Amino acid sequence: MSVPEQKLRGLDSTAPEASSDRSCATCASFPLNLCAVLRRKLQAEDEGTSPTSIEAVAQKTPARRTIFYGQDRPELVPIICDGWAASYSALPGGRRQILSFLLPGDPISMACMFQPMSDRTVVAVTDVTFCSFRRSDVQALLFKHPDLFEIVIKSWVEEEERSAQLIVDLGRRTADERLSRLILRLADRLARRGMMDNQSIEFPLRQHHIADATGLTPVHVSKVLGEFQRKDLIRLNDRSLMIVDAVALRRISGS
Amino acid sequence: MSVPEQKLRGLDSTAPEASSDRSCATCASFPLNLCAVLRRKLQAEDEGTSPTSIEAVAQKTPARRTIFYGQDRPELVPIICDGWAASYSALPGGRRQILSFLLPGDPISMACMFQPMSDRTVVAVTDVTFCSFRRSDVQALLFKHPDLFEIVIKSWVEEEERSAQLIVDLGRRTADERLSRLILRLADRLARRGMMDNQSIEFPLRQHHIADATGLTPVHVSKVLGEFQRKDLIRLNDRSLMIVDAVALRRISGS
DNA sequence: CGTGAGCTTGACTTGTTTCAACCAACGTGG
DNA sequence: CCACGTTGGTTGAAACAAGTCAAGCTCACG
Repeated sequence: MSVPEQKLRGLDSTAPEASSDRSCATCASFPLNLCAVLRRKLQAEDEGTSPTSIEAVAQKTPARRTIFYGQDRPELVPIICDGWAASYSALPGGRRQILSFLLPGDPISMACMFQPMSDRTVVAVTDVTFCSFRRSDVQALLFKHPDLFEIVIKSWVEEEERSAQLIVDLGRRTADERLSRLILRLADRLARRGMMDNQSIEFPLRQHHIADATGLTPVHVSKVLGEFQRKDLIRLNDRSLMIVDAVALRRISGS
Repeated sequence: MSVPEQKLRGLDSTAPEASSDRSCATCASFPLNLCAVLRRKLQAEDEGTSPTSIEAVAQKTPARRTIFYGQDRPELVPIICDGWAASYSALPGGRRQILSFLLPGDPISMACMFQPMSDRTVVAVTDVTFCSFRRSDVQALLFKHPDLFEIVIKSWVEEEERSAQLIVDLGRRTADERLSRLILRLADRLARRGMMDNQSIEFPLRQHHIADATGLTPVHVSKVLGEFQRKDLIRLNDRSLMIVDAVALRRISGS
């Protein structure tokens, strides 16, 4: 990412206004572009009233690095500005379950704005840039701006809806159903962000991510995904995925 | 609407006034006794200001009856006053996944206070009495009383935590783990409501409920539960469950 | 008395995991 | 520039957890 990225990095206070817009360029089209919205409001705040107390720290991390660790820094609310991340819960024995994939514009979780998260880790799937807001700042902002508040609540409900879907998938659906649904849902989320070029999306997930999200093993994921490609339902190469036969895929997914 | 309780009680009009306290007696000890709290606030409201516009309808339903149906009555926020219920999502082919069991004091879902629920059904496990508030009333109340609001948000986060736990269970845990966890978690929730007598709780769930909550088949549930009893970890008879060996159970549950 | 809902048990089947070997791509350092 | 470890993906054989099918039982209820 070109641009005075260094400035955004952490605490250095010289950050020019242009750079902030830049770093959120990807998520700008997303209806809930929280990072940008919060930033804007925070800046307005700063000009009008008391000088600071409010700050947003932006950072970059390479792929595979942990962004956010359970109880570590409980006062922060990170939001993904660019790249993909995965939020998971780890179990004894190395098992792990991915609770959700985070796309540009997504906060680590909506609930996180109201209370620290327990027992959750967020790892970067691709290189990621994210901003961390202070929870107290975010909350103050929310209570002052009802419109913003409403948006947040609505997104929270949506997030919860996705998580209910996941429960159903894991509890009652076969591997084929789970995988087709995962693909369709990701494609949908990306499409809504304008990140889909005629049925084709960036797809940085490794098979072990997919396995951990669907409650399967990487081996089985490989087999099913192989099958999908042999049937020419999807095409998958070079970190990009194309949905060839959406109808069939949707049929497999069980509506 | 100051308290002609028969009105609240729904259909049978002979219910004496004591009955309202009675019906919420079970949940009175629960920190978030929303039904009672809302009622109290609503009543206060009524006295001070305009006469009505606010009302809470209470109803009884027998076991196995559907309490709340997807898009049906989207403006209502039902809260369980007495008995157990199950909130599930149904799939083609008769499969279903229970998302949560609702105990006395629980609203159908926290998110429901802010937005209608899609695609969810609530069925009575035991005979149930519940009150339905109007969402608009609830919201008005919440925004007027920050303390109440805070409680609701906190409960919402808790609910989400439970649902994350369920995802992990369904995605990454074995049948034994899932069942022991279900038992322990229910016991915990009941204990917090003061509904546990030395390791022993009312346990109205049928095995098919348990199956639908854990993503297993009733047959398999029977086998595992049978095994648990043979090992004398739990005792299960006459609609009540006693945890005999909590330590072993917790060990099986995988921490 | 009959009917239906619920539970148990056993034999068999199946979807998924486990294990293992192997290959390709990539970055790093000698 | 090559050797090498790491990470990711594929494939096949064998093992296993859970599902399916089926029969028989109890119990409550009208």
